[in-house]
Amino acid sequence: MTSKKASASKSGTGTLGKAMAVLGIIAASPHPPRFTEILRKSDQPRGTLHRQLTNLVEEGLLNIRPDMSYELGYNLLKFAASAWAGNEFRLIAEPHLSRLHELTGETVHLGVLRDGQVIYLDKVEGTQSVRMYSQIGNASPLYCTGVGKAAISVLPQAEMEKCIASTIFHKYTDHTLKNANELRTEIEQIKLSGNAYDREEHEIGIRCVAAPIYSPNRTFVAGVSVTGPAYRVSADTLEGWAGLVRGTANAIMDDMSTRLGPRT
Amino acid sequence: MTSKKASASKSGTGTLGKAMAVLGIIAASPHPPRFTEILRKSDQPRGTLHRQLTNLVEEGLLNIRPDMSYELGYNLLKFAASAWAGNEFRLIAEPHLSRLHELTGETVHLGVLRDGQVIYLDKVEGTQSVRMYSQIGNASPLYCTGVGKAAISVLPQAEMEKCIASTIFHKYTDHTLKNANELRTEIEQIKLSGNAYDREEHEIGIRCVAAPIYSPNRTFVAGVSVTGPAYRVSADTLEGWAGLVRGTANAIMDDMSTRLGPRT
DNA sequence: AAATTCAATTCCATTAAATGGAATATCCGG
DNA sequence: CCGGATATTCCATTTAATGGAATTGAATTT
Repeated sequence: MTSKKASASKSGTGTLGKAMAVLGIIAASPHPPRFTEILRKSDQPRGTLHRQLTNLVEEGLLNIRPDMSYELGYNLLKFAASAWAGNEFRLIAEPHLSRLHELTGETVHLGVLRDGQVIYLDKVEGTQSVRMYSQIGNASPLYCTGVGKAAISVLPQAEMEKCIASTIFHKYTDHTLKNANELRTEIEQIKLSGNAYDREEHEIGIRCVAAPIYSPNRTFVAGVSVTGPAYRVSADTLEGWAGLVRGTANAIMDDMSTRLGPRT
Repeated sequence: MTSKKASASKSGTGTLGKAMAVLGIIAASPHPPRFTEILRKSDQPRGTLHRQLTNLVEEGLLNIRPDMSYELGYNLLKFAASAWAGNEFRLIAEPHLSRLHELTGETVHLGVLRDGQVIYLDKVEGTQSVRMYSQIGNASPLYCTGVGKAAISVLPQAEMEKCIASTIFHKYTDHTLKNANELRTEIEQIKLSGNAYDREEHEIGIRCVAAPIYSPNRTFVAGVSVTGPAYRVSADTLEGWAGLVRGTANAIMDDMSTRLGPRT
């Protein structure tokens, strides 16, 4: 009985939850899946799934392509543009991120913790002709990103453990942390210094230093980071920026408490 | 009977539709609304709305802020990032947009028609440190944007009329088209030349030339444009680019028919 | 501090909508 | 034109959403 309830609360509860689960399946597919393919990955019966897909298409959350494959719909972009432009936390952080970028000359990221992942909220980078939007909205793992490790370090013990326990340690590079204990050790260091580092743990040649941002009650947890290519940014340079990044995080927290009210 | 069915299909049908309607209300609010405010704008009863909000928060489509106001949630960004990165039409168009940008030196936009609006899908611009996400996902009116007018010009007659009929002509600038007849006249010219222009109709100082993109059966309709500031881009320059923009649109359509199969 | 007001939340009998197994229609390659 | 796979529709059953009313909670005033 209890096990039944526990599994039920896991995901896909209610009509909306199931619809989101379907979106998730399609988002996770490497190519636009067709009906039968989605049916296989979902645990819904034919009739049900078909109607769900029809509804999602009707709402513009999915596009159905001429070959009957499904891809995420344009209304998601529409809502996301609104979400991004209107997000108060991001708006508060924005000037601080710009300042940090000016002082360091390297790329600055802002990310929030959500469902055991980092979701990048904003990015300020140099005048590179790289494609934009490369990062915003992207969900990345906690254990191999500066923002992720910074964020997790300020979580209440119980939640931190939950995050760590549910982590699967994919080895992105030779420097990627290998298991929960390595992560726990590193988090202790982050707690002491107030800074997290990514030492080419996610991508070879990319380094970063980050600092945590959080509400007093820790229900909201985020992070800010400066990222640069290893050839241009030495480990020492990175450490030199640590205080600056912490300062940016603190300034953002100050602004939050004054603008959103201190009882967060 | 028929009227009942017609009005029912309008909006907010089914559980999912109602949820989206709530998201829409919150997206449209100039500031994060609280429960009672949303209640007033929606036509749902208290209990119903409250549970809908709770569900949306649970799915990460809404955030609830410490002062009990609601803003759009981070999962929308997550899904949108996926939608953007995976969108095949955008991927096909991408190199063509870059090329058009290189040839003109001005900002290039790609937008699709959806629910009588243009939704911008991509943007290629010069090395400006302008904010990202400034345009992508944004929904703009048809009658005063190059992409919008280009798109509407290739719609089947019936749908075009539906779009025009439901348009309200807000006067953004002195050059904004004033009514349905002016729009109809202009569309006739676009059909002949294959190019649409925005002559400071949406924003003073901004000009643009666009061309339509469409599937053979016209169920998919989009547009590509080159936009620039009036002080740098004369009306003549713009006309000089018209063929180039049409060429880009045609090249994209060619790629579409080869990559997505010709029976679109 | 008690009283008043306004907003948010919970409850639960009723109602409406989602479900899902099976039948049917449609597409595609041979 | 046929056979096999895929997508779509149907409708009795089940499950989840509904919504009016009562409760809780928080802020404001007397």
